[in-house]
Amino acid sequence: MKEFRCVLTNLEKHIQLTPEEVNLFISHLHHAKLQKQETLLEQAAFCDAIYFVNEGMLRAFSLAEDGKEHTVMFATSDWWITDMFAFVKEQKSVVSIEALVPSSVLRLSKLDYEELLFQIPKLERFFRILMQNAYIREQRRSMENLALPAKEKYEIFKNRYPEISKQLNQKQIASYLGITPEFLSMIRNNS
Amino acid sequence: MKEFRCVLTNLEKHIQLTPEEVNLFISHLHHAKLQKQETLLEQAAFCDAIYFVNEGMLRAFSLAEDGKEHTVMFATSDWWITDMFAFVKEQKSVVSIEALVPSSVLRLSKLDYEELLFQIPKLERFFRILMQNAYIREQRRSMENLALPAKEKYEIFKNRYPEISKQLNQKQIASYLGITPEFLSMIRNNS
DNA sequence: CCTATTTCTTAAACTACTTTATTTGCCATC
DNA sequence: GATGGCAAATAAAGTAGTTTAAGAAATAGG
Repeated sequence: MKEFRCVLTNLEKHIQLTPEEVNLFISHLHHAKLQKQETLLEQAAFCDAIYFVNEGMLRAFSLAEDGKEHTVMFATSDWWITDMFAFVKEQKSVVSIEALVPSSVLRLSKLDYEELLFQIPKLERFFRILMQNAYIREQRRSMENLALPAKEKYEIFKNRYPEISKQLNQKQIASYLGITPEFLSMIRNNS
Repeated sequence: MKEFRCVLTNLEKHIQLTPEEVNLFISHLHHAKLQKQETLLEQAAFCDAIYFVNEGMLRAFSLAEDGKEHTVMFATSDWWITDMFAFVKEQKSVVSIEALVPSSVLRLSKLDYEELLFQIPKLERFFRILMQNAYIREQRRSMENLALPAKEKYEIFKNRYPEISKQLNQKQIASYLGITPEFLSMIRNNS
């Protein structure tokens, strides 16, 4: 039961479930542990689940043809992560998701997800709010990418995700900001 | 009734409403016409509504301190538009929304939006899917911003929104791609 | 504790894109 | 048919960020 406490608190931020609904919900979750560097989802594979992070830290990134990695998102405890495009449209994933540190996640398959939405309509509200917040975050990121120079993007990132940024190395941060690790090094040492 | 046909078709893409629900829903919508260049939402004002575009074309953009405009999104017939951050969090808007051509929109106030979600729980599903698609779009845009040079971003934009891009001038497209109009001119004339 | 491997730093040459300025074309209107 | 005003084109000079390469520092593994 202990491994579900965190996800239930997460749900309770937005909706109230009855004890029966709670049981139904968690009966569809499958616990998985990941070692450092282990891959949860492989780029170009079908993505048939969404994951809740209990513990640890994950990174979603796409590997381009030129060999460059672009980090789409990081997820730490209490975050949901998947390749939303692939999950929703049942397409091949455009990202890989890997554990940056030993991690523990709860897996909710697409089938179970849809069944749960059907059986517990309140979950529509929950995921509506989740998607809404994700949209707001991504839109802000797009805007900042267009409007701001690298140094400011870096400062914002550090302030917005202090605990995450402390655990990341330079290459990982650079791949999120869209700059080279060399240039990030310059930014860091010039200020 | 004619002005509601388009939004009802939009709803029907994802949910089925009863005739009573349809009446309730449209009773909360307020029709508004906009002239070319007219502003629907002013940056730094509170944003207390979401808009469905019946006809025309709108643009959401933020004006930075250095005088530069950054276009967040365009919306044409059959799209929903607002400053989602300001709408959801009840904050001051970070964008202005203006009509690029004479336009007609349906306004749904935040209060009515929340009341409708309460009275017609099926709408949670509708907006969940709307937010989900918006999230997917923005995430893809973020990734492309990081990974691709200006020329490719331009080609993708033209292909993804052919009818929109044809109606825009160079400055408007450039402000969406995050480049200067001069550089876009170069891209266009070098190929 | 030593070595191997990865991560970070630094710097010089390079490129994509910006800035500034001038010119050209394009309609709208009197 | 001239005139004003805005959108687009062009080009030269400047800048933010990349590339490449080499060395220093940190970390991990045996």
